[in-house]
Amino acid sequence: MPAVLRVALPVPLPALFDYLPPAAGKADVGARVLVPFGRQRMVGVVVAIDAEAAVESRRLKQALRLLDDDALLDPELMQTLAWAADYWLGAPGEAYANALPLALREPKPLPPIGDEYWSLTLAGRSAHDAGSRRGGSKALLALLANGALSAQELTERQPGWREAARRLANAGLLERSERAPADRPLPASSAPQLNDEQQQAVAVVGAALGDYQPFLLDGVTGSGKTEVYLALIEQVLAQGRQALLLVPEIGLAPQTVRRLRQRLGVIVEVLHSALSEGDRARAWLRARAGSARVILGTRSAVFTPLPQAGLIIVDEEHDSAYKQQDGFRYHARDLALVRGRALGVPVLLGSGTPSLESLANAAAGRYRTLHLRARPGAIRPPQVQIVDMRAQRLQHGMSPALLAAVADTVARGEQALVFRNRRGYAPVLLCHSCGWHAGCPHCDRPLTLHAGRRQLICHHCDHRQRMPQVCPVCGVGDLKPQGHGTERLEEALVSLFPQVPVLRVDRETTRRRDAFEQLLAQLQDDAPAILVGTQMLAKGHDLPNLTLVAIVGVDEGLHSIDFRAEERLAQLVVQVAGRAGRARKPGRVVLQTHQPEHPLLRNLLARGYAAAATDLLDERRKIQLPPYSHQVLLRADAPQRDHVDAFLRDARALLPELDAVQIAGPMQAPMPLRAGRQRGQLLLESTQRSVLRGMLRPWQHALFALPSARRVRWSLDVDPIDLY
DNA sequence: AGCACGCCGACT
DNA sequence: GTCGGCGTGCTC
Repeated sequence: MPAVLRVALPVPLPALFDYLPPAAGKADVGARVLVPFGRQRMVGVVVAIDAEAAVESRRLKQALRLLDDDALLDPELMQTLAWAADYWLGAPGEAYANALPLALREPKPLPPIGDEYWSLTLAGRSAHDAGSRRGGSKALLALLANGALSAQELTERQPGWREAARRLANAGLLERSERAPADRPLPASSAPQLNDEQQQAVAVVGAALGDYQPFLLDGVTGSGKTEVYLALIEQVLAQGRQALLLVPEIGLAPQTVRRLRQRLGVIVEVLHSALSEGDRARAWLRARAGSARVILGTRSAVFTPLPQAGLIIVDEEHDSAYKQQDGFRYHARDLALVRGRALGVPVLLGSGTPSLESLANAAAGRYRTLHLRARPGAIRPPQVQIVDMRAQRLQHGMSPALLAAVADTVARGEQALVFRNRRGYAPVLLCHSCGWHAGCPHCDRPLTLHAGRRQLICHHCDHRQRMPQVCPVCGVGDLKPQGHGTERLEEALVSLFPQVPVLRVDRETTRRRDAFEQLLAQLQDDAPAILVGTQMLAKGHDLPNLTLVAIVGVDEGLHSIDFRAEERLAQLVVQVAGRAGRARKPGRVVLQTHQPEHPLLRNLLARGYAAAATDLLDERRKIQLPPYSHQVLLRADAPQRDHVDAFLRDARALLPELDAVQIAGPMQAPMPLRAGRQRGQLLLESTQRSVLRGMLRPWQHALFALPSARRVRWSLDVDPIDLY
């Protein structure tokens, strides 16, 4: 019986490829094989073993080599990946490519998964005793003088140690060794006393361990969600099971890891994109072996194998970072729920500002909701004040009331956060003589002035040019920056409060790794300071002396064409505002806007996020938008507009006319020109998910066959979360 | 996605 | 006379 291997390969084609089994070894489903593909060789995953091939047998090639004697991917993960590829219309191979760390997609034996240890050689000891070397190398020698340390311990004690280790190892002063994964208990600190609501939440989820059940843990910033996570992870560990904790971004990973480790007394495996590929592969394999008990990671960590799964937690579940925005467009939060069901474990979605999708699921009884209302450390919730910017004499874009609040705060020795959702100095550079403004040559959008670099930068395609001295059109030197970005606010605050340190936190000032932490480390808990920055400031460290949050204009979010803009604005305002007054000092929030009577803002500030979200959900229901309808977006872009239009017209013509499915477009994308490419889209909407889903695969296949498709770049996005 | 094949412009 | 531009087609 000539069996055929059905193999998923990392190519963006919605197909599996069939091969004859390799000469040696028995390939199981879930094992990797090296196969010839065109003129190349590729590592693929055996998805099925069938009696017959889907193509004529003379076209079949033989797999070159079996890479795994046992399945690398267990049945649950295989099934979940197949489901994910199907749901998000991905190529099967791309789902596997996302799941496997890069190092495991090479035709090499699996790396050892023991703990990596480093120790001094004899020469290294002499070097340490002699006090030779300097900087990081000297520090590393000193750290290891008392004995070998694991890579994880080194990362915690001396971030960035690897470079020094490489130098010292090359000089023969250090050596690396491999030891069996440590299961020795580390010292664990004791849990703080939980309040009633926290205890209640822990009890309810704890009682559900062992079965699939989604929970929405609805708790404002500072309400102690993390302690609930920790208490539950402790229970899971006590049962000998694994816990997976997803976070939207890894910006503050070292702190989180340290906190988890110190509290739980176990190694915390970290999985995120900034990790070296070797480390990622090791962490993934240790999870697969069951030796990793607690796994903390970003989006792609949702693909971690969990043979002894006990609990999956998705922190800040509303965060859009969970949705992959290119290639295989999966949503890690949704996939976490699918995995929870397959694994038979509870899934805990935590957020102070839950997504409308999750709130609708909770309202429909699909999720159980747990509330944390109390802010244990704070005396009372922050007091919120709306400042009407109209008819005010603004100073550098800031109203007198806002500046007075900052002045009061720093005068009391406390810290203020000035939030502005725009990087750079000014969003527009305008000629006062002729009206010209600097625009991006590739995007049809204004260029942002970055005064410190004397550059104009496009925030959409990263085009950069020197800041002109005079207007390139009329030649008069009357160029005026319009509007205020964080850089300009920083300049203004420095001149207005010369005696107070002003720290700017945005992508520009935190480019280097650890820069964010280093910036925040400059803050002293008992000294005044002013922080200026973008959304990056919405999360992260507790800043106990931060008592004022001043939000400088969020009006852009109030009239966007994206129907999710208001939801996101509400989440952002609540998250940023939540940074005020987390310790024993009461907090204060000043929000300045041109639309003080806008219903969303009024609602949000008078009645809170939950009430505002309920109203937004009512609106969505009335006009049948997600989560009360389902969307699929076909995007296309090309250098020429008519290629985009022709493709989208053809694509639309392929669709059957159904009453249950509304088709909008072809239309221009909200940003019609980006990075020199014309963009367009076609939106499919339906209240009946099954009807919509039923037409997608055939449509996708027809799109691949369309001649006009070859002149554009196109992609399908199931449940798109932004329409850009 | 790669990678080849295949016809048309500016160089040794 | 070639090197190489990216259109077109294919990969079990």
